[in-house]
Amino acid sequence: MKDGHARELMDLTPTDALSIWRDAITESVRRDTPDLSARQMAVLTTVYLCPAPHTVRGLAEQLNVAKPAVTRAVDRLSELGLVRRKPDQEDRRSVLINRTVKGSVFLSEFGEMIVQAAHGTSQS
Amino acid sequence: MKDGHARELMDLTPTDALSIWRDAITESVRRDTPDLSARQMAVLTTVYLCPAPHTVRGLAEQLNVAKPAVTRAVDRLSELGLVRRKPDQEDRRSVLINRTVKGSVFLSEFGEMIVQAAHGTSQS
DNA sequence: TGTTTTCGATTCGCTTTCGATATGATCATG
DNA sequence: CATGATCATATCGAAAGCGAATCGAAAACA
Repeated sequence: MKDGHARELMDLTPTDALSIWRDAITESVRRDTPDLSARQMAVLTTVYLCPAPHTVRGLAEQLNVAKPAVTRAVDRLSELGLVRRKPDQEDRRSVLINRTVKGSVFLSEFGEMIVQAAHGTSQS
Repeated sequence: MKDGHARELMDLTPTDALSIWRDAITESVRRDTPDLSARQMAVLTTVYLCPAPHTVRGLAEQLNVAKPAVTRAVDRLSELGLVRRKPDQEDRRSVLINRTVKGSVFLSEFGEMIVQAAHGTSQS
C-alpha cells in the first residue's frame, strides 16, 4: 500500500485476492511441489482443517463430487504421504482419512507461501 | 474476529491463510468448475495478471516447468475457452497467449470466492 | 545467401486419470 | 439369518498427462 496505512483483511478486493492467489500458486509450481488438482487440494485441506473423522463418503458429500473421485484423490495423496488411510474399527466398511507429519509440513509451508504472497501484494 | 477489531492483512497467519484457501478452493470444487491443476491455474492467472505478451517459452521459464507442460496447459485452457492462442504477427514463430471474456469472468468469480472466504474466516 | 539458432507445436510410448458402473465386504433391519 | 442398504474400491474403455525427441517455420547471424 502506498499510503502506509494497514490494509484490512475485510477490504480485500477480488483483484487483490487473485493476485495473492497467483503469487502463492506460482511459487508453489516453481518449487516443483506436487502438481495437485483443485479437488486434491480441497480434500487435503479439508482433512487438515475440518474436524475428524473424515471418510470417503463424507468428503464426497462435502465437496459435491463422486466417491470414486475422492478415492482417487486419497490414492494420490497417500502415495505422496500427505494423508494416511486407517480402517475404522467401529464400522469396518469405512476407512478414515488421517493426517500425517509430512502433510502437516506440506500445508504449513503452503500457508507460509500464501502469507508471503499477501505481504508482497499489500505491502506498505 | 471476536473482539471486533479489524484484522489487518499483514497480520494474516499461515493457519488463517490456509483456512481461506480451503474455503475458496472447496467452494470452487463444489460449484463443479473445471478441475484445474496447480500448473494450469498458475498459467491462467499469470496470463491475466502479468503484463502481456505471454509466450509458451516465457511462461515455461517463469513457472520453471517444461515447455510441453505449458503447451498442454494452454491446450486445456483453450478448450475451456479461458485463454486463446494468437499468432504473433511480428515474430510468426511465436504464439501469444491472450485473455478471453470467458476467462475474465472465470477469474473474476474466482477472486470473489476468495474474498468471500476471507470474510468468512476473519469476520468480526 | 547459407548456416545456425530459436521458436512453438507435434509426435512417440507409456503412464495416469477420468466418469460410470460393478463388486465385495459389512452393517442394519425385519 | 436373510435381505437390502451402505461402505470403499475394482474395473472398464476413453481421455489426458508425462518427458524426450523431433518437426517445420522463421529469425538471426555470418
